[in-house]
Amino acid sequence: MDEKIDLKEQGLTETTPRLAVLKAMEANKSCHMSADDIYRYLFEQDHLLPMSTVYRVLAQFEQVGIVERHSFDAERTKHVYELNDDEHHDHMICIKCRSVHEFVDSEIESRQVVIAKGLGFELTDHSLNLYGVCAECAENDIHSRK
Amino acid sequence: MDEKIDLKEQGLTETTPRLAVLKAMEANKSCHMSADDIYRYLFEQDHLLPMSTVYRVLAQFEQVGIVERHSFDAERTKHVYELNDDEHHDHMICIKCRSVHEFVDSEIESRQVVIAKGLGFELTDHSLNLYGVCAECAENDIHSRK
DNA sequence: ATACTATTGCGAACCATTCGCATTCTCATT
DNA sequence: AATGAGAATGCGAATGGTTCGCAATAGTAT
Repeated sequence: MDEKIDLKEQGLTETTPRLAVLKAMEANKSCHMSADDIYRYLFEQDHLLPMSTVYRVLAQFEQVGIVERHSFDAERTKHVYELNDDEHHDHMICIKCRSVHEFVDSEIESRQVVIAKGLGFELTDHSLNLYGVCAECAENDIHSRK
Repeated sequence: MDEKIDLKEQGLTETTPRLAVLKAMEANKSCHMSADDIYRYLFEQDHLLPMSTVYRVLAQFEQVGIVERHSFDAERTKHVYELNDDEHHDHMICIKCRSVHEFVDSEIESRQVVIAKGLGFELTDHSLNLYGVCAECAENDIHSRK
């Protein structure tokens, strides 16, 4: 269980929109939410914020490191956000249900450094996304067949 | 040296726009070009095509597998295209000059399969992008300092 | 050459995201 | 608790990359 995130500690004043977005993301910790997901969630909770504010707050959160932004989808150009848990991890995305699983692999991590060095680069960042069909979707798929 | 790409073999009729885009990409084989790069290149060569046609042709090429589309940049949401050389590879992108280097690492490749399996996924695809500062930019950086 | 279909060119539409600006909050200070 | 100054919001309009609709045109088989 993580400690609560304190906006003030991050140098952000505590405002209704910021707290609302934070709550939305904490309530959906396991999900990687798009701005739109957050917008709709808040709407359902009767905490409707304008879309532009959702984006603005997310940008602020990203800047101070509260959230991380990803773009998983090559097709849809839509970003998703996740609360930053301070431990780096990579993502495995189900191409059917869009669910996202996180993982870390030290072997791959260290190999990347070696590769970068070999190419004469100083590695600053990386993103590794695996795409596939999750167990559940594979299961459903079988059952929906004749 | 690769064999020339034959549009007809791919089931595409040979039209002026398609040949132009193909030539543009072949002339810049080492680059990962955006639609806009191609547009501008063709403009300079006096083979100007409307932007929409560039996109359309690229989409057609992608469908038949002549090109691959990537989105490297988390920030700018701009896609880049490369001629498909049939060998899978990953990318190392310089965050200063945006140059792209390709690499393959069998160790990482095989590790990915293991990881996916461990998560109960059937791996269908992946993208690994390393970001860093290339040797040249690091060099320039030193020299531009006092 | 002719006709039939596939493709193009053009501009308008689209979508996620960002911006400008007047209004409204927060918070430190009285 | 009231005040004032700066920060943050709400609104709608703008942006930028990309796609679409449709009439005009080019490619291909006859």
